[in-house]
Amino acid sequence: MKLKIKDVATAAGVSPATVSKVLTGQEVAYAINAATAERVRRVALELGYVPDAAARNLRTGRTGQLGVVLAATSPSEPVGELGELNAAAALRRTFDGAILAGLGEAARQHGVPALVVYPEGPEGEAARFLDGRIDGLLVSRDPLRPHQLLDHLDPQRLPLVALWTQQTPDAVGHVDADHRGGTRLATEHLLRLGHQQIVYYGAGREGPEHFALREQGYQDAMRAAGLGGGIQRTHASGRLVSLVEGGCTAVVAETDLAAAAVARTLNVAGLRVPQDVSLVGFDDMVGAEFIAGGLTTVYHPAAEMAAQGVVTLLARLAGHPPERLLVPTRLVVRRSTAPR
Amino acid sequence: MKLKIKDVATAAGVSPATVSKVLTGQEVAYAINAATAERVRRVALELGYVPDAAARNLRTGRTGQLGVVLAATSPSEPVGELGELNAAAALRRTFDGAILAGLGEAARQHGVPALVVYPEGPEGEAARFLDGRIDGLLVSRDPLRPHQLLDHLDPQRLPLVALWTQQTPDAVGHVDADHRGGTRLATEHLLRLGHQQIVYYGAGREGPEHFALREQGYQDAMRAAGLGGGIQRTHASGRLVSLVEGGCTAVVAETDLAAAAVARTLNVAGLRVPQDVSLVGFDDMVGAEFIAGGLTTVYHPAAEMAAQGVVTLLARLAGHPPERLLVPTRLVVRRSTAPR
DNA sequence: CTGTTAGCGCTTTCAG
DNA sequence: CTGAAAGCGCTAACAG
Repeated sequence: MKLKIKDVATAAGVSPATVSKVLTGQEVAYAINAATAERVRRVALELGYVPDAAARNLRTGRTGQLGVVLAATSPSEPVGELGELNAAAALRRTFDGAILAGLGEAARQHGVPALVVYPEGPEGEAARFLDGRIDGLLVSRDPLRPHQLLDHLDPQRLPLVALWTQQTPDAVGHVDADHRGGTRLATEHLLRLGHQQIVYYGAGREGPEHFALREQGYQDAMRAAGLGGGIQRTHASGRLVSLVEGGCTAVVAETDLAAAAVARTLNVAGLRVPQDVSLVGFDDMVGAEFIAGGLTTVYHPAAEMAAQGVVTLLARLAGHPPERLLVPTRLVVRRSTAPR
Repeated sequence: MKLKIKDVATAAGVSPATVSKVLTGQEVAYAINAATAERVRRVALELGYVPDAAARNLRTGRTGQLGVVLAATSPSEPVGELGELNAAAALRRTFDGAILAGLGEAARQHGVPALVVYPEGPEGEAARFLDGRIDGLLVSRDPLRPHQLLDHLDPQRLPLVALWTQQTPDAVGHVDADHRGGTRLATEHLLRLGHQQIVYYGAGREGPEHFALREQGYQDAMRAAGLGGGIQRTHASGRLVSLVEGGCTAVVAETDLAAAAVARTLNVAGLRVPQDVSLVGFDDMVGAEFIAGGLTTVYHPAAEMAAQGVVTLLARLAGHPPERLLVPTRLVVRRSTAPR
């Protein structure tokens, strides 16, 4: 049967309490005798003793586990529908994968036993199920649609850190990628290449939080270059083509997927990337290498962001005030941009 | 403070034992009085009582949680290196994301409270940390490299189901995509289009398990079509070009990434897809739409596979014998294949 | 420095 | 059909 702390105690000739003290390795007022501690550790290792998590959790009131709520990917949004361009859902899974990779790795490095993952579901459900299972929660919201999970959780009872958003209540920290800085980088790159008439392709302010930020980054760069008057945005292919015919030589797209659409539109209109138009995307999604012969884009640091999320949450658990962090992006230059 | 079962009991005018019986909703020899049960449920809901997971786990010896070990994505393999084609790591994360999405959704549907995720680490580490935290474990191995985690776990003590492999010990069930059937579908599609000289591009039998299976599927289709003598494989670009010049009109690539490499090679040699050569990939990765103008490929059902993994593991927990399942793939026809 | 004791919150016999 | 009592395995006070 499974070993109990008492078995180890007997084998080592000490009391269960001593074993506990040695194994938890905590700071005690009066330390444990080094020889005793060593003996206990050796015996525990030899016997292969592993403390029972449930008992420990019950006693201490903590679990040493962190929770993550991932944005739901509903089954009604299949990935890779026959012949159809619906990479958006797949893309979200890519980010989920990167986020999990980042979270998991960081958790391990920081000695957190495990991550409890819960897919977003009916409001409050996650809160109820996770209650008592975790010490703190990371909420990875889907930037493409709002959700109210944060409203259903009490940050006083359960320390919270939100990922992938910059809009959180005071008691909730957050970690997001620096979307605004990213498009700024992209636009500056085009400016450096001599482009002046640069159009932003995207939903912009009318879109979700991140898209609004991305457009602002473009505007920041344009204004800083004294081209504030030339700020243009469209999400209509027809308009884009006429803008290019009217002298625009570069496009900043709000996502790689949008960039792919732009590339296709330009191609149909007989315009070549990058000879006629330079094109920059955002996300550096899997497959960006294949868009427009190799898309220059902004790397979205999902894994890094997630790792920061763990750090931030652990700091929160240690009593530090909520932090608000932006993880820097970086430009990935490929072949879709060229000097004017 | 947090509510205890006793508080509910007092409020409902019954004993804690009764509350427990009602709330766990188990089959008891003599049922609970319907009115009492109803009253207890109502009170519990009104008060917002949630049973303490740790206490319950300790008492029952089960946790209601399933674990998942994900293949490690080491930090030394950054995604999206500057300008470099290293989509492989990113691709794995895509699959991780799909797997998590599938697992999470299935777990929720089956009423499993949560998934505990642990990244693959030093041997035995996962086993030690997960001990006592979960009722069963899904091991998602990285098909690209062997690992010994399965050897460090005792399927008798912890029910195990492996994902993404078809080679597991007797006591361990597994769920994998039908790689062999997938390339068979792809090859049959080319045969139907009139192609006869079809070459397989990949590492094949010399590669990992899945790649060997994929090549076999190609061979199956060729043999079934009476073209067993024309079976050809290469992983060398130069050789591929000369094969095409020698009359080969179609290529089955072992992955979408490989297909992208093929497309590039053919392009450089002045050959067009699909006019000169038809090309089929495997995985339907994010971005496959952009390879060779829209890659015809085999959809890799990662999410479906993961969902099956949960079902299989739950069956295992219910006492059923280990299952071995293959989840069917399906062909996604785009624009990289054409009649001969 | 080490051992004894009590009890975390729940479920489950076993009596009533 | 319901309640009383015991105890899951561990840790934290408090004695020694």
